[in-house]
Amino acid sequence: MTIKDIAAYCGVSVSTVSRVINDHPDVSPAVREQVNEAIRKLHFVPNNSARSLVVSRSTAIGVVSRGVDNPFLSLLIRVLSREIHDRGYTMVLHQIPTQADEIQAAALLQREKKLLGVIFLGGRFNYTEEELRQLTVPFVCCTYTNTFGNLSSSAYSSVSIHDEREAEKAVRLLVDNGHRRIAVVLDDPADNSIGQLRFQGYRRALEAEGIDYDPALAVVTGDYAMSAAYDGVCRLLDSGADFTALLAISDSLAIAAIKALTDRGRRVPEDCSVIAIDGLEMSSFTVPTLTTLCQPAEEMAEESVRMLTALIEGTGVHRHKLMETTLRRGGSVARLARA
Amino acid sequence: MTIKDIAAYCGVSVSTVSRVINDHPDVSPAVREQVNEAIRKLHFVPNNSARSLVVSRSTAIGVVSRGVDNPFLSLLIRVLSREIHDRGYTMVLHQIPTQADEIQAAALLQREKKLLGVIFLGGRFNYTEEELRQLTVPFVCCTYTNTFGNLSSSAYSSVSIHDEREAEKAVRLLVDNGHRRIAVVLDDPADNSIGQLRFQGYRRALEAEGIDYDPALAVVTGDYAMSAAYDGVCRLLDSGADFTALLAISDSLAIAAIKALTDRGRRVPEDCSVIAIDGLEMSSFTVPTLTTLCQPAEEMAEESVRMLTALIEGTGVHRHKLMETTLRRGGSVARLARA
DNA sequence: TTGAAAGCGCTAACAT
DNA sequence: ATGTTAGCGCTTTCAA
Repeated sequence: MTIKDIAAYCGVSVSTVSRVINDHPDVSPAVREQVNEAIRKLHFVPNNSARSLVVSRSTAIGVVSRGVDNPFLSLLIRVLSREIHDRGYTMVLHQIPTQADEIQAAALLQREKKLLGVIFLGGRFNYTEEELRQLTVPFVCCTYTNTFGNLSSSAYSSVSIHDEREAEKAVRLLVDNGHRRIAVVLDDPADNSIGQLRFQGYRRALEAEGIDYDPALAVVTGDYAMSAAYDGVCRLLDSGADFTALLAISDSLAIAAIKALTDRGRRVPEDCSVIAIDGLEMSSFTVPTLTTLCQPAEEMAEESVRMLTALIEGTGVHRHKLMETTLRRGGSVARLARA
Repeated sequence: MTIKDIAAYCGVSVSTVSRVINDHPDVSPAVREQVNEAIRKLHFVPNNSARSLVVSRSTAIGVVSRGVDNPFLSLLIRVLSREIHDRGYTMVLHQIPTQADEIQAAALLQREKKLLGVIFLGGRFNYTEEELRQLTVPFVCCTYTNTFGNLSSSAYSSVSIHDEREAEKAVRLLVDNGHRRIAVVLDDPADNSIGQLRFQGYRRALEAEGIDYDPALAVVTGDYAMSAAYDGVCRLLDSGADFTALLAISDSLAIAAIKALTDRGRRVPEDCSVIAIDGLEMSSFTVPTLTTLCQPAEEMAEESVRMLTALIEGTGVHRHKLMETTLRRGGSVARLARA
């Protein structure tokens, strides 16, 4: 079943059929209808390979996701998948471990799959122009931006929240509730990525409030594995550390932290308040409901695809969209009882 | 940079280059080496579209996932993605709502993307040969099997647990702990899918234990949305229903149920025991830890890909693999206090 | 062992 | 408004 069959069936030429398929003008309404009818009836589906061969471009958009153990990314991928598909493109998903280099992975993928563009999900913030030379298609960083690198902002797009400011906001909320001894759970304070920024926000907030930073109150997990967060918080408690509140840089880490606190006999929020950043569906079903700054995940994914397709289709330029979080007031933060 | 350039560069014909690329014999070692050398030096990457056009077969394996709101599927997708890629294939992921028809979606995808095969993630159990005629590539059902349909078992593959038996096992565990009034939370007792089977298991277990089935104790959520489960369990409690234990057919539903119970002032497990089936990482961090029958998700995904690629490569036949769950003893099930 | 040439299904000039 | 035709890059007979 090819374009030829349709043409023969309708008694028209292949070009006419091609025109109909590609929504080109210059086809009489009658013929157009007839061809569409035939396509439907004969269940014709154009051969993408042949089309790509001619126009020498595929229909593939790469999604390179780094850090597989963060459930926040699952939601993003789901939305990306839908959006990409709805716009007539194909998603090529590539998941890589936190240690791997996403640029290299993307460059490889680009050539293998003839990508039109790529969306990065979680990555380093310190790209240099140098290393990006391998990547010759437009890309957008989803959930982060190139804070530490030397990239010209017109060289790439990004959709993110202001991680540092949001973390600051979270800490301030704890301080506003009377807390001064605030622990933090994060993957890595120098990951050149989200962890680092949120950690900076944590420190800035402390500083602004005149609270000394205590390294003993920082739980570093290495990645976003919940078990590491659980173990880390348990150790923190066992060490006898003194704190009345805790910021986790992601919901999943917070859930693990709450579990650790509870298992060690601390009540949340009576003995320890917990706040996080992300806004997973799951975290509204913890006991108590997690108080968290929700990222607009769906919109972020949608916006990323919108930006990238505009870039691909030549109807857009590189932009940097900063999104706002919304506070979900759960039950995990309480005013510090007067000592 | 095409095969032609390489040919010209080496002073050979395109066919020779093609032979080298495809590891065909009948090329002198000298020429072969020379061509390979050129390919490396000129960074030649064959055009997949052109190749697919000729051999009219892609490298794509479709993954059709139905029921986007079940986090259990996210893990499976992650593993599938890795396995498919590692075997040199490309994953084409297609997520569809619970209401959509996966066979139709797969058939469309097959033609659009020239799929070599498809893996279904969650689907109906009642396919008929009739409707499968549209799908002309091998497929494997991952996490379920065709219990209710009329499919010959040699017409498709499956990797699943024995849902009915596992649900029975879960209920029996509750009964063994003295429970007789056992509620159930499920998507739909007649979904022709996992929900239905696990519900059957629930009822069989009751029957075997001489417990009357009480329809008032069944919370039907419609899908795997946690909010629906939460609301459902709240309504159940508000109705004054009398039960001391609860089976949720998935971990995510169980987490929502625990939340509802807690919010309504019931302690888990003291006032109500909760058990589920799935084994999400997340559910080992609930308070209390969820007691659940863990599916071997990774192995199931790996096995599915292994089966499908064997089928594609003509080195395997359709098989049906039944996996075992393992009980994770959490803290959500307790012996019923003597009344 | 190698080369020449015929397509694979489609798009996009160019003709009409 | 519609048709004719030359490729896109590759594989694969068939001949040499």
